[in-house]
This record gives sequence, C-alpha cells and structure tokens, in this order.
Amino acid sequence: MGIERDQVVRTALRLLDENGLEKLSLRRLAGELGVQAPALYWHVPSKRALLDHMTDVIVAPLVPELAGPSDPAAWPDWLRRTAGLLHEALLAHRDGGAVALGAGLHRAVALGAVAERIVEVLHEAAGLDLADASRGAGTVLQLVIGRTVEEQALTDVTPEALAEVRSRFPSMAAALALRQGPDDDAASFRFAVDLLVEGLRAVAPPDRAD
Amino acid sequence: MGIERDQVVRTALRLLDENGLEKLSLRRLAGELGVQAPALYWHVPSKRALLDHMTDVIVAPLVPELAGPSDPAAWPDWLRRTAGLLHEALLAHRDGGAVALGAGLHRAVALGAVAERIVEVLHEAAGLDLADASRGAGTVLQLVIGRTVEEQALTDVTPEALAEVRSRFPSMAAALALRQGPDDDAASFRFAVDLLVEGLRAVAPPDRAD
DNA sequence: ACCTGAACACCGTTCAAGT
DNA sequence: ACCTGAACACCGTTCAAGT
Repeated sequence: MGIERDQVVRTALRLLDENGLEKLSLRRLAGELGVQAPALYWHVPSKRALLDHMTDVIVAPLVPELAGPSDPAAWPDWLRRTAGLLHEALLAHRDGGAVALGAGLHRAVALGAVAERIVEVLHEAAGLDLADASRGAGTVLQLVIGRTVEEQALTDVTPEALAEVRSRFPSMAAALALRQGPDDDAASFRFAVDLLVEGLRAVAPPDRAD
Repeated sequence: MGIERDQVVRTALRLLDENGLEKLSLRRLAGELGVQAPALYWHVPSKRALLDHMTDVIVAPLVPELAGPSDPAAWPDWLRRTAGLLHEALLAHRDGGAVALGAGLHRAVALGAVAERIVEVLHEAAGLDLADASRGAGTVLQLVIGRTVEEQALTDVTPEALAEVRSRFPSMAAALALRQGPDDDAASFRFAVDLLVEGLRAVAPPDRAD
C-alpha cells in the first residue's frame, strides 16, 4: 500500500509552512514521505501541478463562505469581505501568496470557484457585462494575491537597500516614515481593495439604491 | 581589458529577448560574454541584482516622459498614460514583466523614479495624503507589472486546462467566449487601469474642477 | 499499480588561486 | 582589477526496470 496524492499535497503544505517555498523541492518532499523523488510523478504530473493542488487546499476554507450578498445592492461589502477572506487564507500559510501566484484554476478548483463567484456577483448584482465582470474578477484576484506575495516576501529587503531608496526618492522616504507600525500591511491591503471596489462602483451602472 | 557591467546587462537583455527568462542562466550569459560563470560575480553581486539592472534598462524609456500633468486636475489622464507607457516598456522585452516583478527599486532606479513621480502626483495633484499616495502608487505598479506577467505568460495555458475551466465554471466560460480576439489584452489592461484610476478619484478629496 | 536506480541536463554561488 | 578552476549543494524530469 503506497502513498496517496492527498497525502503528498498535505505533506508538501507542512514542509512549506516549516521551511518556505524556496526550500520545497520534490526531493525533500519525497524524503519526507519515505520514497524516491521520481515516485512523486506517479501522483502528480509536475511541480506546478503540486503547487496548484496546494493552492486548492489553501483556498478551500473560502468555499463555504462564497454565498453571494443577501441584498444585491450590498455587493461592495460582499466583495471587500471575500477579498479579505482570500487574503487571510493565503496568509495562513508561509509563502501562500507565491504558491497561488500563477496557479491553474483547473487544478486549484477552490480558487476557480472564488473567481467564478466574483464574476457572477459583478455581473448579476453590480450589473457589469460578463466580459467586464470577468476582467474585474481577474483584477481582484491578481491584486489580492500580488499584495500577499509582497507582504510575505518583505523579509528580504535589506536595510541598506531601503536606505538607498530613501536617499534617492524623498517623497517615498516621507511616505515610508508615515507608514511605520505593524498595522500598515493591513491598512495598505484595505486601501488597495477599496480602490478597486470604488473603481468597480464607478464603472457599474447606477443602482436604484443609490 | 575585461567586460563591463553595462555590457553584462545588455547582453543579458539580448539573451532574454532571444530565449526568455527561464533560459537565462549565469552560465549561458557568461558563455555569451566569453568568460566563466564566476567572473560575473565581479560585476554583479547576484542574479537578482542582474535582473534589477535589466529592469532599470527596460524601464529607462519612461524617465524622459515623467513630467507631471501640466494641469493638476488632469492627473487621471496623466496616470493612465504613465501606466500605459510602463506597460509598453515591459511588453517591449520578452518576459519583461517577470523580470520587473520583485525588482529592488534601489537598483531598478528608473522604476523607482516612476514610483516616486506617481507618489508626487497622487499627493500634490490628486490631494491624497502621502501614505495613501504611496499605497496608491504601489498598487498601480503592482497591477501594471502583474497584468504584464500574465499577458506574457499565457502561452503555456494548455487547451485541456482551458476546457476544464470552461466546463467547471459556466460564467467564466461565457465571459471567455466574449473575450476572444487579439484586442482583449489591451482592453483588459485599460479596464484594470481605469478601475484603479476611478477608485483613486473616488478616494481623493473633491477638486474645484469637478 | 506503484516505486526504484540511474541518469540527463542543468542551476546559483563560493573561494582559493592565477595574471 | 579581473578572471579561472574546481567544487558545493543542489534542482526538475525522464525512463527502463523492478515488484
């Protein structure tokens, strides 16, 4: 009796949390499972596929939360909440953003379900045509995942690099001084999501509730 | 008389255009320059630094175009134009988006200058406080670079993967059908930038010109 | 059905030594 | 100042062969 794909994916997720994405190799993963690296290719066709399935597990907690807004006019709040939930799910795993970046939605089905739901809500509740609804949904996912990647990566910004940026670019230096403190990541995430939601409100057809 | 850093960076850019980012290794680059791989470490401290300098060259065409809007009230048009110019500059090199993704602004100085200018315009012309101006600028860069990465990467989406997405997610399937055609990338880019610009207008203090 | 052994074709980086 | 030789410590992936 050998290993199963689900076990492979969950072990990979544990190694990710312990050592980060750049230490997650198929050889290490195989070692952890007590097999040789090529054995993994029976369970998974490539490393990218493994990362896609890991993304599926990472984003799975969102799926029960995807019911649309009870009141269609409340779609902006629903979208903010959904973006926040995705952000949290990605932050819950070390390098979760980087794993999800570029994931194929055919394998990261939970992420696909999030995308699908956002398209529906932007189409049906916000009143965008389907093409723009899907563009909007893509932009939301890209922004949430992209911001999470930066948040989880900024360990490796050296103080010297920061000092150089500061000395070259005075407005950014002043801005960085204002953005000290542990809540800045959360505030910046909220700000970015708000920009998008307000932008979507601006391009959406006017609602009777306005 | 040996090689110079500028020569290293420009040769790297040529190899990038010819073979793409995943084939750009320090060994190949060294071979192209007629030296051994470790020789590159005299000119550049790491591969990431090389990519940062490549980003600097890629984004350099923007620098002469960075004068702010003549009329402060015209900042939304200025921002759309600047985003478009950055997009074009990144598209001008194979995998240009991926190279710029995560570049350090202390070495990719031209990209730093773009960021700095956007912060200034959002602060002085749009009237955002400095913290939000820098958050807004960061969001713009992230969106432009992120969309360019996706645009330049979508060669490797297999038809089978697409078919699976289509069969699982009906709204996305319908949306994809509407988004056929060669202009969709440009339209989607414009849509995403518009979302952000409209969002910024919404959070900016009202202007006398409104 | 599930895995191993052995190999292919590579990586980025370090560092003593050479000129 | 600029580069080589040799090595360290790895990678993802393929494929014939084994059980």
